Amino acid sequence: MTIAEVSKKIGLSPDTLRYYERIGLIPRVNRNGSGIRNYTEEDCKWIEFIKCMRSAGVQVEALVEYVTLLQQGDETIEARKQILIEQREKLLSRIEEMERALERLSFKIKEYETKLIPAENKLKRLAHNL
Amino acid sequence: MTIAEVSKKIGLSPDTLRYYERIGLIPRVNRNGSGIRNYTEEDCKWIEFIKCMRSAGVQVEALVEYVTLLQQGDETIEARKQILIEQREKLLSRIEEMERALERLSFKIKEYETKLIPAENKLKRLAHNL
DNA sequence: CCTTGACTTGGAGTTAACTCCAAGTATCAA
DNA sequence: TTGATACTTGGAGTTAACTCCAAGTCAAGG
Repeated sequence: MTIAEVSKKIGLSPDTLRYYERIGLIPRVNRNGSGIRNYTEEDCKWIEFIKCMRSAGVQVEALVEYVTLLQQGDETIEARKQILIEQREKLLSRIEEMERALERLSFKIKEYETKLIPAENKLKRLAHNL
Repeated sequence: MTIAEVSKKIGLSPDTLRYYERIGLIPRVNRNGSGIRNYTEEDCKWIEFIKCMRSAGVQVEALVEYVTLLQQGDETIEARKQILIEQREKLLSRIEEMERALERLSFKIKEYETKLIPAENKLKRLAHNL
């Protein structure tokens, strides 16, 4: 598969795909005789996983570390697992944070719906400062 | 309350508090005779709300827009409500995205736990490229 | 009176993660 | 053969959201 095909299939720009490879987030992709990338199914699956992680906010750095360990063989299994566990923790607490915000948003929206004008309307007294 | 007190109480740096005020995320805080900020309880409540939204990833831009409308009075109530609803949608879909990632992470971790070495170990064949 | 320390402002610098660009090469249709 | 198109690389530019800094002011302690 060419970079354009992978880009379309997965939904990451060619620039992003090349960038990911440069920084080691994607293991080096094989090239044909004239240096053009030829992605395998395996590459695609990995890229798709990376996309999923990135869109959830997992940091590039953590993923690069994981790939690096992956390429060092079986002695790194435990370290890799730890990375995954750590990232899961981070995701979980991030989701909790978002759910707290969600609740507050919903509460405010409800205030607006009941025409009970919300508390921060008191801030209006500050309007003359603008 | 001084900026140092608010900073400590809420957990945002004085620099961030000044920055938020500069860009209009916090309505202008009153100053004493010598130009030093004197935060009210109201200010604090608002800042705390902003912190909650920001830590959930709500964009500064949307919050600034909300504050701006707030200071324009009651004709903007509907517009403000729409902003809140839009942000709630965004948060929801973001949470869903993260939960998908969470599931994949958990699945991978389980693979590691059962010593069923994970699929991407096939990527190891690329290790010689490094 | 002088220094210390907390504050003020406007503006420059930083970080993560892209995103774009220039210069060069290869392939392919006309 | 000659563009046009798609790719290559390394490096520069962009964006959001801070974070830091320099230069200045002011109140309080010694």
